[in-house]
Amino acid sequence: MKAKDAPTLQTGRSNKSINSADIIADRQRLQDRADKESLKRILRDMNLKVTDQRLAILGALARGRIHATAQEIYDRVSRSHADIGFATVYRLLKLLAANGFVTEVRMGGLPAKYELTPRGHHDHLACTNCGRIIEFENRDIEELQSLVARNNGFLLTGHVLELYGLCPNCQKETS
Amino acid sequence: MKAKDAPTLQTGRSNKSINSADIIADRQRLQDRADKESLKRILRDMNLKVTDQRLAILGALARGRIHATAQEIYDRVSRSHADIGFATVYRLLKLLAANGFVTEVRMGGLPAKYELTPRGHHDHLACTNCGRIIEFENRDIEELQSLVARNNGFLLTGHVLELYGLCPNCQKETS
DNA sequence: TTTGTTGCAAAACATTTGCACCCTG
DNA sequence: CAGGGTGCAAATGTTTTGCAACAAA
Repeated sequence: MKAKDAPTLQTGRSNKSINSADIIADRQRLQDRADKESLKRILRDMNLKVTDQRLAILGALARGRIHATAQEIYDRVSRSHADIGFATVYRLLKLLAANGFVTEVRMGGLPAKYELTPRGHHDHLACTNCGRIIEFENRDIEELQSLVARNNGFLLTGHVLELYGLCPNCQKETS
Repeated sequence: MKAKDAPTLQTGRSNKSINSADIIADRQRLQDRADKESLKRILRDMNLKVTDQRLAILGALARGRIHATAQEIYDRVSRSHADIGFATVYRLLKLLAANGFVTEVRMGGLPAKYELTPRGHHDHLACTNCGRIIEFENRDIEELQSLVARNNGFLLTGHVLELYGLCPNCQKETS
């Protein structure tokens, strides 16, 4: 009782330039250009069969917005695979998450968001007034986080760090 | 592929050494009395009417385990208010969260957990397998966050920091 | 009285699963 | 051909809501 092609809002705003790094080849390739071969390799690396649906889902993940909900991914994939099922999207997403290719993030609100597991953790600094988002990376913070996890016996697998505040422009406006 | 019943453990690391049961009882009594007044105050501060149900819910939050799910709070409150509905619990929880008296912590697909917003700010370290949550506070991280914001000209007003990983127990399980 | 609250049940949602059929390897 | 993969629908589990009865201010 679902499956409407509700138009997605599509807020592609981030113009992030990816600086080169040669960490994990598969992920890198997936993020840079989502050519079919790379996508297939990812599936094979996970011992999964290659199907059109999976390629489509991976493709959507690769070129979609940074954080997409399962619904958004489904909508996007529906355009090329009208008869794809919601379950298929969820199932693959789960598998990808289990294998570390995507990270499942649940912030505040409900629907889980998925993002390609970032090579280096990048976090967000967001303006609560205009919505502007700045990405940043701070190695010191990362290290402290690892330390906290380790001190508690945890094996750290991910994190969410979002800073909220007023950007320079909005600070002026507000005064 | 469901995770089994996650036995949501308590926060680790609490070694409050309390001596005799009498002292505990006394303190509890004092605390309860004090609580009732502050609980009412909390409601009034939010311009909400004071009802038995709300006091009970707040009380459960105040004395219950650090992180309680709505269901747990409901169960607890049910003991003194057999006919309370969980809609009431959810409604108050939502109001409290909106006003910052309570913080909603969501992890994985697990039900949201609530805690009275603590005086001293702290962040969360959560196990992605069993849902166990550990609170921590790290002044160095806080400072670095301020620094990042300042460097970008932002006026920092808040943040979310959640670390995800596997707790010691679940690490064993998984191997 | 005038609103704000409550319980109940139904509704909304997000996500998962059972099952028969289909396709990759 | 075997076993994984898929769509569909139904099932879950959590949180929200409509509504009439009710209670606090």
